[in-house]
Amino acid sequence: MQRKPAKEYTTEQQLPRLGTAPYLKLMERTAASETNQYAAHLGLIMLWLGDNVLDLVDHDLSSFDITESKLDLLLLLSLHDGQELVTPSSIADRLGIRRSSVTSLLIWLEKRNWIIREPYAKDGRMTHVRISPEGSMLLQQVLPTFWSTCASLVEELNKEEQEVFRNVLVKLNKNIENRLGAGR
Amino acid sequence: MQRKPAKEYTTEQQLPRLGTAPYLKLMERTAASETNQYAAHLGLIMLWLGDNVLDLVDHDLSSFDITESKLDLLLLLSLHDGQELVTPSSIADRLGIRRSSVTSLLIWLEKRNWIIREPYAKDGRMTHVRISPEGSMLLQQVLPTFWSTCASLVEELNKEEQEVFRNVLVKLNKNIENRLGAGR
DNA sequence: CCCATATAGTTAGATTATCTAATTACATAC
DNA sequence: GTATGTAATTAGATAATCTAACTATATGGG
Repeated sequence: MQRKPAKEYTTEQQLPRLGTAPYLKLMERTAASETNQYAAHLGLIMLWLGDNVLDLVDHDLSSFDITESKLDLLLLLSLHDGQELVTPSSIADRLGIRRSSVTSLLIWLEKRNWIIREPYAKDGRMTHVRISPEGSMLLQQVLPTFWSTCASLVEELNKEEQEVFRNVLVKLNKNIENRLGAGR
Repeated sequence: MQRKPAKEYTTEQQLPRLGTAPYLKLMERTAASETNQYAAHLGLIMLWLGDNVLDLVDHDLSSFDITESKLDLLLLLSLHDGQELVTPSSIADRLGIRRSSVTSLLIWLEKRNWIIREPYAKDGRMTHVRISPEGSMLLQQVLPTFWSTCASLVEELNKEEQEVFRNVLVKLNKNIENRLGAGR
């Protein structure tokens, strides 16, 4: 997940950056006739940007030895703490992954004492999962950096651009959450 | 990478969707004073959207037994074909990953006959990597779906929204590519 | 001309994040 | 009270990355 690692040695000949032009040319030749190519271009940049955003956030979090996806889970636990019964199943449902994948995440987090798993008395099949005091402390340490990274992603936009951008983002994200059937 | 897998059985009690409100409340308590919280909110949604976009694209590509990142590499090879000497090193440099990671990708692609690796005569240490006819045929098959998926990401936006969104996206992506030191 | 060092690529072995299938334990309904 | 459903875990796989070590080739200075 680490972009731009230190060079193994010094550098070599590079490939020139192509930019978007050749992608668009290829699109003209290979897109179905009913595809809106202007929209596809936009979607392509969005895909690239999303990729870069994840890389940057994980890079900024790496000094805390946590990834964006694990931070996401800790946040989930923190925000539901004392509200609802959180179980591996409900986590899996929310994150759109398998229960067994959640088990792996929980084992990892529990090893670091950031969460607590305890049997749920009212139904012996279930496990109650919650964030631990140590986990909450970790959040206190990580979140200032996390929010600052989030802000840095869009800080070069002016107030007006941010306003328009926000409306578009919210709209797109709602739509895609519906398509995927999972969301926050 | 697969979101929303078929349920293992039928469903269980779900966690309520929180929306953004509790995240913003938490941000108020935990952001550094110099962080622009409006921007951070925007960045957070962008991060979520990026995550969802990658999931959706990989989902749409899964029937072709290829992931977005491998398709990206095939596209890279296709667009540079006959132009520049493409080697594992130059690919690694471009993708911002290690040479050894590139070797793994190339082995996987070569096994399927989608690329050709051959020794480079002018420098015996190098390997010339190029897309094979079979690889090009695969692209022909996959790309219509890929472009259509890209388009579907933003198709609900009206013409005007798309116009503004595009300018913002291009700006943000340029900036983040500079920060990461890699880009297309 | 040879050797030291740099570079290209691969291999070995690890980690993270996912999956499916099988297993264990508990709950419930007929 | 047995069959079936559900919750969680385990076992084993794959993908995408990493670092470290290794092999082979290239090159520049004595």
